[in-house]
Amino acid sequence: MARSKVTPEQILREAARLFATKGFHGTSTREIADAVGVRQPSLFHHFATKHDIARTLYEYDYARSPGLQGVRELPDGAPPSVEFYHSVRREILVEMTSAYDLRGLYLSALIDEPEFRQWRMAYDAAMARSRAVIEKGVADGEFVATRVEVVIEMLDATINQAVRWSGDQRDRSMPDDVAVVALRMVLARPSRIPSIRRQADRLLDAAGTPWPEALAALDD
Amino acid sequence: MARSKVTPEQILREAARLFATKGFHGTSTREIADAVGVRQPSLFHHFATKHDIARTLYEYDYARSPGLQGVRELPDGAPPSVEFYHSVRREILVEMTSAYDLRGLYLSALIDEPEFRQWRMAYDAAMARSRAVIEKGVADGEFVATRVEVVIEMLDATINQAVRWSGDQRDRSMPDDVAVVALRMVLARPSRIPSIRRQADRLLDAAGTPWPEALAALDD
DNA sequence: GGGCTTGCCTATCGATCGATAGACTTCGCT
DNA sequence: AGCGAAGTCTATCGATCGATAGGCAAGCCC
Repeated sequence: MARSKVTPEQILREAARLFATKGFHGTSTREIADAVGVRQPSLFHHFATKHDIARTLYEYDYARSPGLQGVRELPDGAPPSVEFYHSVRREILVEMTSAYDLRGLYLSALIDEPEFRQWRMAYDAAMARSRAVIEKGVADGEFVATRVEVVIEMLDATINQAVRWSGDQRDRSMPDDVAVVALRMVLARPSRIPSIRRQADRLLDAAGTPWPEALAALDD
Repeated sequence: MARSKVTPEQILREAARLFATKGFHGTSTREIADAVGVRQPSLFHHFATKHDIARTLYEYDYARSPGLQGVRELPDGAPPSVEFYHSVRREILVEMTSAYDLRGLYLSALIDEPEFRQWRMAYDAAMARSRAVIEKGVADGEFVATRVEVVIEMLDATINQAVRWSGDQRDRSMPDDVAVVALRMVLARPSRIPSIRRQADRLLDAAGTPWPEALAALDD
C-alpha cells in the first residue's frame, strides 16, 4: 500500500476551508486528515497541535494585511474619504488574493481563546483605526453624522467574507466596487466618489505603489 | 443539600449566550448546565438533545420575524426604497428585542447541518427577497447600479449582530438609524431619505400597525 | 547496498463529549 | 400523612476527540 504524502500547505488549505464552513471546534483533525488524504496522526508531524494550524493561518493573514499591521499606504494628509476608500479596497484585495479561506479565523469562538489574544488585539486595533477615520470624516463634514458602530460592523463582515468573491475568474473591479458601497454609507456627497477614487490612485502613484499593479495579484 | 431548579427558559438564555460567543460546537452541555446552576444530565429532562436547544431557538426567531416568514408589512405597491428601508428596520427591531442572543444560530457551522435545513432555507429565502427588492430598485432607477451581493452580505451581518445594540438602555432610534445606513448604500439620491421614512410610517399607519407602537417593544 | 532521516502508518492513550439509568428529593394534591 | 409526578442528582456509558508511541516505508546520500 503506497503511502500518501502531504505538505503543510495542503493541510493549511483544507483546514482553513473546513474551519470556514464548520468552525474550528466543529472540525475534527480526522476530517482535516481525510480532506488531505492521510491518516489523522500524520498531521502532528507538520503541526504540533490543532491550535498551531490556526496560529499559522493568523500569522499568514497578518503578514499580508496592511490593515492588521497598522501600515498606512497613503500619506498623512489624505482626506478621511480617500483614506477610508483605499483601506477598504486594500483589505478586500488582501482577502480575495488569500491562498486560504480565512472566514473561520475571525469568529469569536476561536479568536477569543486566550492563546490567540494577540491576533484579537491586532484585529480590534485595525477596526479602531477604521473607526477613527470615519469619525474624522464626520468631524470634517465629509461624512454624514452616522451610527459608526453600524458602519464598522458592516465593514467587518464584508472584509471577512471577501474570499467568497475570489472565484476562478477574479473580477479586478471588485475591491473598488466594494469600497464604493462602503463609502456610500457615510459620504455626504456621493457624487464625489469618482474624484475620491482618482485621488487615491494618484497618491498611490506618487508613493510608487500604483493600484493597478496591486490589482494584478488577482490574475495569479 | 438543596436542589437547584432550572426552567427551560433559563437554559435557552444561557445556551444562546454561549453559542453566540463560543459557537455551538465550542459549547459543551456541561458549560450550559454550569451557567444555569444544575448538573449536566439535568438538561436532558427539558430538552431531548443539545440540537433540540438550538432547534427551539430557531423556532423562536422564526416565529417573531416577518422577514424569515416572508410576511409583508407594506402593501404591494410600496416603492423598493420604502420596502427596503422598512424591512431593514423591522428585522433590526426583531433582533434587538429578542429574549436570546441569537448570533450563534446563523453561523454556517450550525445552520448548515442537515437537521436544520428548513431554517437554512427560510434564511436564504429571506435574503433572496431582500435581493429582489434591491434589484427592483436598481431597475426602477431609485437605486444605483451596485454589487448587490455585497449589499446583501452587509445586511446579513448587520441584522445578525443587532442584538449587540440592545443594552440596558435600548435606543428607540437604532432600528431606523441602521436602516438609513443600509439605504444610503444603494439610494441614488440620499436626500430622499426623510421622505422615504415618512412614507413607510404612513403606510404602516394606514395598515393599522403604527411604527412607534412597534418600537415600544424596546421599552420592555 | 547500507545507513540515516523523514514522515506515514497502526495502535493506543487520557480526556471530554452527549446522553442514559436509576436513586433520591421536592412539590403538589388528596 | 401518603402518594405520585417531576426533575435533580450521581454514576456510567459508548463515542469521539487531540495527541503520543513506535514500527515501517521511502527517499537521499555515501
